[in-house]
Amino acid sequence: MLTNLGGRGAWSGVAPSSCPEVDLEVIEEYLQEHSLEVQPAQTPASPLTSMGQHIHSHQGTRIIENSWSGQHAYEWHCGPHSEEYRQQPAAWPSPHDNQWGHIAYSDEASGYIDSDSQSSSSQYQDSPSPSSDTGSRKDRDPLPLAPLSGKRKERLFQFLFEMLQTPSMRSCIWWVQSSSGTFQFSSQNKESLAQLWGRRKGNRKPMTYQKMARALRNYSRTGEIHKVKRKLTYRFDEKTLKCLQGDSNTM
DNA sequence: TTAGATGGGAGGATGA
DNA sequence: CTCATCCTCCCATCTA
Repeated sequence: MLTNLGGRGAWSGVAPSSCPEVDLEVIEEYLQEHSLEVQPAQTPASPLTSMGQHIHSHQGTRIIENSWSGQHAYEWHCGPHSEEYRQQPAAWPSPHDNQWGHIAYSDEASGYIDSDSQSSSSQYQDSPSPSSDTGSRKDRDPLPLAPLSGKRKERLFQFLFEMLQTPSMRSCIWWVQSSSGTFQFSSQNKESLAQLWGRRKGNRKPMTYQKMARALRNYSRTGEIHKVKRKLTYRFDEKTLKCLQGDSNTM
């Protein structure tokens, strides 16, 4: 079902070496352009202008509308209640549509696979087959992934997933093993990513990786994300991953 | 020594 | 207004 996550192969343990630093300026520029969209009303100004909106996928299959934080970006849902949300249009960016415009960064072209990954992946036999024990907890799910029924704000793990699908963010965060939902932050750019998250949330004070990681750790209580015994590495719960994938792919 | 991990706990923002 | 959720923020401590 997922073409995006698995597409990159198994292990990519280190940041793409070609891109040591984040293009924060570009990101900020992007965020500024889209900060308006976080507002409840769909900003009437320039409905079809820049990159975030109405992107026609290169694959020719999908049309993403306002993939970042438009009308539906906060309506991610998962779990037993998801029926209510089936009718939601796609709110998540396809991994292939390049919403960052000028930061063109072809998923296929770059095709980076990190070599270092194996070197330090001692305990990483964890789960090449993420569906080994989960395939069937679908009726009754203990995970409170989205217990609420109304619109919710975007959550951190959604944001991270989105960043993982964004080619231009690969210098900040990348899949270590996409099939199992394992991802890693760049030690260099993790703060940038955290700042991005903070801006996305509209925090007054700048977000730091420390604080973001604290929130990430809270996810291990709810079972949405687990810490992996490796620096800066976390893993989406299988259920969470499926929901995220389903939400971004299947609509 | 340092970077990162861990966890406690108070508190804020928001939605139901 | 109350309550629950989801962080945010700060801190101390541990570990590789």
